[in-house]
Order: sequence, then structure tokens, then C-alpha cells
Amino acid sequence: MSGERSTREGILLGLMDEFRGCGFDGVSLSRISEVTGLGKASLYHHFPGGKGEMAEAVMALAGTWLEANVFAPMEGSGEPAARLASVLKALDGFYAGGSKSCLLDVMPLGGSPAVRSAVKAVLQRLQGGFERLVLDAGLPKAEARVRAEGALVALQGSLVVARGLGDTAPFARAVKALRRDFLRPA
Amino acid sequence: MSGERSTREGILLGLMDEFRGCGFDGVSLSRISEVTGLGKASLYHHFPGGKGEMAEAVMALAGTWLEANVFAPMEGSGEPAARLASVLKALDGFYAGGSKSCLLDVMPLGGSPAVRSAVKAVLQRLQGGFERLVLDAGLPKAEARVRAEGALVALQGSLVVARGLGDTAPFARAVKALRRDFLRPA
DNA sequence: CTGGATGGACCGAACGATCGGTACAGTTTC
DNA sequence: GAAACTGTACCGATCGTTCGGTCCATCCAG
Repeated sequence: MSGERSTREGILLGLMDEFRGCGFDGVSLSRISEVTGLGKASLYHHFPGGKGEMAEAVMALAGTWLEANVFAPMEGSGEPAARLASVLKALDGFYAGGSKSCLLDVMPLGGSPAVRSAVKAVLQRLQGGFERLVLDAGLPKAEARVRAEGALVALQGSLVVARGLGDTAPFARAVKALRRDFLRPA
Repeated sequence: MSGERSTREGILLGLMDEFRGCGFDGVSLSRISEVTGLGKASLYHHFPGGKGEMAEAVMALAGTWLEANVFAPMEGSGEPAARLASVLKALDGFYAGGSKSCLLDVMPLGGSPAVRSAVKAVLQRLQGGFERLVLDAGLPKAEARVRAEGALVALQGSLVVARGLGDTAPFARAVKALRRDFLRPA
């Protein structure tokens, strides 16, 4: 039961947590009903498309959150190092220091094609953003592509490892390593 | 329908593919029945514990496969570089070049505590194996720990990114980078 | 100011389908 | 004949979904 209910965003925040914890298939409507405090019928009032639409809405919410807290610093102006720091701080918060899974990891499994393409779009946008950061630090384009992919891989991988080990340290170390090395001159 | 049915290992191989594709919650008994060609009664004859026991058996099979194809080279004798090459080749095959997900990623979501602890054990064992490889290459223990975790993260992360993008290239690049850099002197 | 109509938010109860799981009577295999 | 195995039919529970309807705030007519 996170955030206020009855507002669409409040509902979606609870929903997002649930999806992150159990994946699309692992979350039942009854569970969603409990978490949001809404009856099943009410859920269908807000999301006529059912569970699938709820998943898409969560992806959309995550997208707008990323827009404000990640893409904005990434593609904004200012020192690349400072921008990177903002991005990493935001992501560290979003993943609760490594204790919450990533939607990009868990949603494609049972999700609809729409969800999958949303995942793909976000990944591409993230990669582009990281690339931009490296370019702005004065490194060549080829290196930027490699590092951007590496950052994505490090974040996703460390989240998976952290979840598997039941220990957030790998994620924390990955974030720290990114902060240290991501923009380092070749 | 992969491998021969009717042999326990054949059943489990089909089952493993299914779990890797859809996660624990995403696979239904009817689907398992289709894939293995066995009726539910037969499935429950082989796995009296039901779906949960099937998942555990798949984890166990993956464990013995790792034992033979990954841990053996890792912890055996011979040039570390050659051992690393065997390990990476085996893993590349297991993940079908990056087109199949990792059980360590998808199973913890809906899996039982037993499955989760199996995942944890495998991760720890993998990390230990990678560590051993680095140590044998003459690098210090602290560096070995960092690189071993990095290898795990790179493999898992690139699989997630590859799945999300629908493109196996990130995984291929990650394997290539490991082959190139993992044992490189500091 | 009042009355009725409108429409959104919400809910209890139930839908058909499918879930994971079982009982049991064969059928194979040795 | 015994043990291993399997097909069929079935179970209660839960799945995602829908129906019928209540509440209540808003708005408009008189």
C-alpha cells in the first residue's frame, strides 16, 4: 500500500512495486486489489483493458518518471560529471539501493507485445542518453556506444546478481564503479 | 518438444526451456504437458511435489550441467586462458548466443524458497569459480573478487539487455569482452 | 434555493476458463 | 504377477473478467 490510493498515480505506484516484485504473471488481480485498496471492478473502471493495460500504464508511468529524473539530466546542459551523478542518484533511488528489480528485466517475460516494445524503447533511450553523456565528456563516438551499453549491462546485471544473492552490495558497487569510471578519459 | 521424452533428463530439458522463456509463474501445467508430451498423471508420477519440484529438478539439472561444463574447466588444471575459453564457450552455448534467458534471472521471481536458495548457491559457486580463474592468472585476491563479480554482472546484464532489445549482440559483445579482458594483467 | 438528471468512482457477486493437483483404472514392462 | 507408468476424468481454488447496481459530487432547470 504505497502512496495515496484513489489517484491514478497512487494506484500505479503500488502496482509498479508489485510488478517489480513478482513479474507480470506473478501478480494476480486479487493481489492488485489488495495493494491498491480498490475492488476488482473499480480496477476495470480505471483500466478497461484489464491487467495488460495496467502493465502498459505502469510502463508509461516509469517512462515519465525517467523523463523527468533521468533523461532530463542526461540530455540537459552542465558538467557531464554532475549530470552523471544526478542520473546515478536517481536510479539508485528508483532501485532502492539495489533491493528492487527493474521493470525492464521482469516485464518482458509475461508482458504483452506492447509492454515489450515499451521496454525496448526505454532501453534504447537509456542507451542513447548514456552515449550522449560520454560524447559530452569529449570521448569518441565508438567509445561512447561501448560505454553506454556497458552501463546498461552493469545496472541490469548487478540488479539480477543482487536479487539472486539477496545482497544489495553488487548493485552498490556497480553504481560506484560507474560514477568512478564511466566518464574517465580513455 | 526438445530432446527425447520419457527419459527424465529429456523431460527436464524441455521444461528448462519453458521456464527460461516464461519464468516460473508463466508456465502452466497444461503447457508443460504439451511440451513434454506427458499427461499430468505422468508428470506427477515423476515429480510428486508438483510444479515446485519440477522447478527444483530443473535447477538441479542446470547445476549438474554447470558442474560438468563450467565448474570443471574453471576449477581444473591447465592454462587459465584456455580454461576461461572453455567456460565462455559452454556458457555461450547454454544461452544460445544470448537468445535464451538465464534461470538465475527468471526463476527467483515466482520460485519457491528452495529454488531461490539454489539460485543463490549457483551464483556463489560461479563467482568462486571465476575468482579462482583470476587468481590462477596471478592476480591478487581483491582484484579477483572484483573481476569475478564483474563477469557475473556482465553475463546477466547482457542477457537482460539482449532480451529487452530483441538483439543478441550485447551478449556476444559481453562474452567477447570477457574473453579479451577478464584475465588481462592489471 | 431546490429538484432531478448526469456521470464518474466504486463495489459485491458472479462469470467461464484455467489453474495446480488427485483418484483410479488400465496398460506396459520385466 | 508386481512394479512402473500413463490416460481419463475429475476436483476445488483461483484466474482475469464482467455485470448490475450504489454512492456521491456536479450541474442545470425551475
